[in-house]
Amino acid sequence: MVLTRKTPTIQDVALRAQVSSATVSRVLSAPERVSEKTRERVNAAVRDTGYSINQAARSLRMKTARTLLMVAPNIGNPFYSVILDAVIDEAQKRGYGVLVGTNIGLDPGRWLTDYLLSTRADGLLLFHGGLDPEDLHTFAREEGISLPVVASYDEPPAPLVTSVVTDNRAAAARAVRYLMQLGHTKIGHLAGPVRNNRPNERLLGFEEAMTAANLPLNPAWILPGNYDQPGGIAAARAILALTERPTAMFCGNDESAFGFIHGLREGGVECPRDISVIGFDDVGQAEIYHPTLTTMRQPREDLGRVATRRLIDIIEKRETPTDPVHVVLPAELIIRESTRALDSSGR
Amino acid sequence: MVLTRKTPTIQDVALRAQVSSATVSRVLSAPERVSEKTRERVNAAVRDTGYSINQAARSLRMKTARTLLMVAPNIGNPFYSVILDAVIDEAQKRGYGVLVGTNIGLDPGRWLTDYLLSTRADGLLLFHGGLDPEDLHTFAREEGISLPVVASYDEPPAPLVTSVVTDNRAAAARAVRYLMQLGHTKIGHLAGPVRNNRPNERLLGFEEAMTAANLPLNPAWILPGNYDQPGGIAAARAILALTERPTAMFCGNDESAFGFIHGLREGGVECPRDISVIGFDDVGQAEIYHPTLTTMRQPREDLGRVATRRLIDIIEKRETPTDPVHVVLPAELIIRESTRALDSSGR
DNA sequence: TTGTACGCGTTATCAG
DNA sequence: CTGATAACGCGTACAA
Repeated sequence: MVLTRKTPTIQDVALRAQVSSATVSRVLSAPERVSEKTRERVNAAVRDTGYSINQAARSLRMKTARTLLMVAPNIGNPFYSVILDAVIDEAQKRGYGVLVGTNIGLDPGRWLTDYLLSTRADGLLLFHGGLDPEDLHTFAREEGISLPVVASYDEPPAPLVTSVVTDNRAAAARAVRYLMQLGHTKIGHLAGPVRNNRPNERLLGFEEAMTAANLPLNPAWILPGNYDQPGGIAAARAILALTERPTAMFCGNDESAFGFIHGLREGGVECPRDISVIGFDDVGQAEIYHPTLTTMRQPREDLGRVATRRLIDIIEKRETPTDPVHVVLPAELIIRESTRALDSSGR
Repeated sequence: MVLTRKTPTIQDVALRAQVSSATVSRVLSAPERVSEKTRERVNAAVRDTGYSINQAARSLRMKTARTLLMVAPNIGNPFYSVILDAVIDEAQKRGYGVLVGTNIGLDPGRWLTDYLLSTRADGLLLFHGGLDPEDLHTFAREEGISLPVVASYDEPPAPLVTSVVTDNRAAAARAVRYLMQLGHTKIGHLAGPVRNNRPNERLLGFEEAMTAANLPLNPAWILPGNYDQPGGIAAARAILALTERPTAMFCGNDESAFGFIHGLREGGVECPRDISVIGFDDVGQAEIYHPTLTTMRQPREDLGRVATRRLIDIIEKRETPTDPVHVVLPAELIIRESTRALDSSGR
């Protein structure tokens, strides 16, 4: 741009208001420490000059960026995007910006360095199950640096890291029990990915509920998935190839459930007529899919908001990161069309 | 955190490598200007100290943040989240971070100030149709500041602003012509929102195609929408209340098409049996919805990548913002189940 | 090829 | 209540 004018600094404002730059700074950050008269003069000068604070200078001086880094495996998944929306909104309310990163599970040290240690972000919102927060913590400890982080995903929370999660295991068990209530005994599970070498919590909940009800776990009905549509379709094909099929399926999340139902339909098997399906998350599509999807609703917006608030509290030392808090939010069973009661004939 | 150690600076590295801080700086930004021997010594020192650059100091000095601001109306919409994914990836490749903002259409001046003028972001990726880029430009001009911005959405591109868009009007007309090819003449449209007082391009394309084919525009079949599911459901109810209904509907985007189909079904009207529906975007769900959705595919990932590249080019002065480029990407007709040919009886 | 020294725009400390 | 001044950590003339 041609007529680029030097953007006004705090000095320019000070000059115009006939005060020192220190006073301007005070008006901006602690107005009560300045007399009413000068305060007004300064504010007028701010308006006149069109002054706006230089974040870089401020960050350099304060050693804080007023920015959060959110990391999620795949923003393209509607599950995360709603969370991101909430995070942005909540962060903005407290004067923080939100930087977003994906696919950075490869070299944690490197991007952690790039963002957190470089005064680009003050804290980390970890929605990425592929990254072990404990590792991060040990890494940070070795480096001797502070690392405010809040984790939120479906693995069991690492004890050392503040976390905000839904009780995945309990919710999964609840989903399975609902299928049982409908009379199903031949129940399968489309599992999510295994991360950090820890068992998937929803799978554990599934097994727990089945065992508690003395129902057999048929290995052929427990299929690996990746929380995505293709995984659901593949699982459907596997089920279609079986001579003995489950009458109900608990899918690890909604995306995979949609894929699963679609895959079944391609093979002439209808949901819920032939197989009942229950999902997990309650994304927007669940309500208008055909059939509408029975699912365990995760309070996604709350997840995002609470995690953001806690992280900012940690950053601003309102909360001590050495004594991590683990917030558990409840999931809710949402009954729709994709599940039906087994009639007496066992069909 | 307790044992917080001072993070190493360029000085610490210099000390250890027995060179001056200037040399370290050079090794980092222009390695070829340093002799091989010292370069190696410095690199070793960087590793040893665990040094990482302080972005704040760098930004202050360079007057650049190496950060992009992406603004979209609603990240929760899967359409945008895929774009965001591409933007992040592309930006990262060129060493830029991505800050995300939403709901900031309220006071453009204010947040523009907060982000762009405060060295938080170097440029603006505008996916928000509710914001007029021309206004932004005039605002920036009045302020006498440079404002690198690339716009991308479904309104006609503002001449002064570099833009990357799909040819919405042509694509809309193509969609409508496809319905005609199937024998439909009673065609309705579920429109998107009107923004910046400019007519919606997809609506124009619809009207264009209808007029060109000498087909009547029935006002009762042209319904207002908002590119979302509830709008689609409401439109379906309106159509259901009619005695004479269209045999085909062109929906402004996929989200609203899903809602529309769902709403019809609730009223006992089936797609495509009773009404054919074509959408716009080709979001992930389109492929597994029931019925799978015929739609105009927008190259979302390309949209994000190209826009990002152009913006960075502008920022780095490889491209002049005073002579804006308008990139138009083609949309592709994806034929699936939600549209069917009208049989001879006219049903 | 390398070193010295200054300034980017803030905030915090210390006097007054 | 206000002003002078010293950092914060980096890049870059300019000099050697």
